[in-house]
Amino acid sequence: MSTGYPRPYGVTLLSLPPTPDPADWSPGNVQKWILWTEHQYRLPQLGKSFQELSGKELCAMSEEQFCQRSPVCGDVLHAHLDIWKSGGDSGWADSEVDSSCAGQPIHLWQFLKELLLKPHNYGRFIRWLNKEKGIFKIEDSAQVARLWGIRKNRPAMNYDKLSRSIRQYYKKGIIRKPDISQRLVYQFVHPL
DNA sequence: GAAAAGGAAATTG
DNA sequence: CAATTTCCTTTTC
Repeated sequence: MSTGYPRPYGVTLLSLPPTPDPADWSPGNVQKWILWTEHQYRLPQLGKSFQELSGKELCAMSEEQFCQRSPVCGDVLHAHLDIWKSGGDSGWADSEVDSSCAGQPIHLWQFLKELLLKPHNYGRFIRWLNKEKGIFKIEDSAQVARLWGIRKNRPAMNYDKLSRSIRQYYKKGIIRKPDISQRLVYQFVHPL
């Protein structure tokens, strides 16, 4: 029994936008979302930098455009908005987020799968080598680590630490190194 | 020189 | 308490 619609992982309660799809947000809804995100992740005050923008316009903005309006945390806001987008290249059929795991911090393996799901946005950072076998390659380790740090609110995240977390999955049987070990290439033990 | 591999301790929800 | 995060040493690309 939650708020009625699925929310991104790691999201707790407070003043949430009225609809789950940011494309439906009015300029007022956008402001609400910004205030809420500011609070959740202790971001510096955004002020009116995103005034008068509809959700549709917001969704059309690139990370660069976000940073133009907010040099300090535009990248963080942009990454968080992407969590709310359900559409995109091949959005998650909102069954992914059930109330049972709502509020729990997202797992690294889930995050990686999210990025892999949106090749249009993240294909330059991480991509499938063999989707059927669950083999993927991290093309830009620094960028993936940066996005992971944003998601977990860990500004000091880097690939050294992210990769250590991936290695913790070895004994758990979640991710492994492919048969022919290659740098920056990993494999999900249970694809699909 | 960056990446892989783990041990160990600290942190966080 | 589990899942990282942080830090670090050694080895392999």
